[in-house]
Amino acid sequence: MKNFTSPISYLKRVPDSTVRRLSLYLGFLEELEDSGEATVSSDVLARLGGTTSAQVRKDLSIFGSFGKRGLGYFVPELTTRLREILGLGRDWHVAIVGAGKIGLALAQYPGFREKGFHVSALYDASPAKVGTRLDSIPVRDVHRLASDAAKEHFDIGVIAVPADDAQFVADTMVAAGIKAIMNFAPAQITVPADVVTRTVNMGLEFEALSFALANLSK
Amino acid sequence: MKNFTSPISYLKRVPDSTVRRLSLYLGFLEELEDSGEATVSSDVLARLGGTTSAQVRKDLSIFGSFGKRGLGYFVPELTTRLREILGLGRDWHVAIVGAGKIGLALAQYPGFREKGFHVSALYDASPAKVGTRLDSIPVRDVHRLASDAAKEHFDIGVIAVPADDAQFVADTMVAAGIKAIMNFAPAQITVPADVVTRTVNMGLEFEALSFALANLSK
DNA sequence: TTGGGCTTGTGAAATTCTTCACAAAGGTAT
DNA sequence: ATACCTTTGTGAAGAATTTCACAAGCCCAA
Repeated sequence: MKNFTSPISYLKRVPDSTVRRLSLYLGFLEELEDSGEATVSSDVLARLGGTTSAQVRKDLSIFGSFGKRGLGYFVPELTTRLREILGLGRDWHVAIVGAGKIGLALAQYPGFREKGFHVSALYDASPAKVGTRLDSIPVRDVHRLASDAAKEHFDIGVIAVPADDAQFVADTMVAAGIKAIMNFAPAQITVPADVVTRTVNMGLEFEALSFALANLSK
Repeated sequence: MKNFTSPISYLKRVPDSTVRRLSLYLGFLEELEDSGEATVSSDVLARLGGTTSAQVRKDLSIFGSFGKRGLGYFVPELTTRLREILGLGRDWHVAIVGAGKIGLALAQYPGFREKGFHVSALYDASPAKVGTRLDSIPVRDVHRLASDAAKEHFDIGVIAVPADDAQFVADTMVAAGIKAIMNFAPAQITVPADVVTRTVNMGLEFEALSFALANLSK
């Protein structure tokens, strides 16, 4: 169940690149707020984010007009707006499957919780890990995921298992009613259309860097 | 038409999205090769990668024509070609700065080495970590990076430190002559134009997922 | 050797995303 | 109140990327 203070709806399709930039802008705005800046111009945000002021304004214009001509944007107001737009006005309950290095790193990363992503459960298939605890988060058997999900709601599932197990975990999450999956396994996963997924594949990133490096001089 | 052996040079600009897809295709080709498939069509690659056959053919056509009409692509040949294109025909020497969770996870990930990314050195600023070893890789003081780089060449630098230290580490890497940087810190870094960087920001990915989740029903 | 079934490679069209450029509007100083 | 400086919001133009659609090429069978 969603409980937004102000329900936002947009006419236009939102490019993924815009969402990523909004997320960046939000980071800068939080820094600016901490340092007591009252307003910020699209030009300053652009410089910080390595883009252009026109791009910043276009990005924001999809969602409304938040600035004052001649002045810029009020930092606290725009911060709030971006948090709303990105759905960060609330806590998300996250279930991580895979108590390996990535899973544990994520569960322990303080910035993750600060952003409202609350790791409520950690799952693994290995009997050696099941039953242990990590910072008060118990590691449970992955086969319990579906039954647990019936009792406590999970908004986001994180796949942090080897490639071969990724699709099985995805299927389990879908069966458990999870509608958003973050996949850290180096594998494509298939899910129904009403489930959103994002795959972060570090290998891919390194290969892209390799390509760039191999072609630097050309 | 076009038929070149190494060294490869292209007339067209290569979209980043194309590079990422080529990397994906390569993964599928390696699986197909293992399972003994002799040929593969653009349609099959498209299905595996969640794209269209026209997209697959366009992606490849930037670099040449590798297929046979009516037949498809020879799996071993295309695999080799993609490895060449992505610069994976050789080992890259990687220096990781930051012996925290991400740095260590990367240094220990077997798939990383298998792809030709050889972690030759690990650096950290913490006296408690400097001098320890990780799977035979010694953790050295980050201040030694520049002088080490003069002796042993590093192709890729990995930034795996907190956001506040990211720019300092980037500057150190640039001073050490490193031309490609993979940044895992949640911060923008600035480098000279002849240095390529990629930033992997997990927080950004989760916020994009949050946005998608918050807007699922709209 | 011919015909039929497949699949590539690629111009051209369509779509998506970014940049330009400027009217409109807010602020300040005089 | 006016002049001037600044910065937004946004149509329109431009650039980049994806999709369409089909001729050309390859294989196999008869």
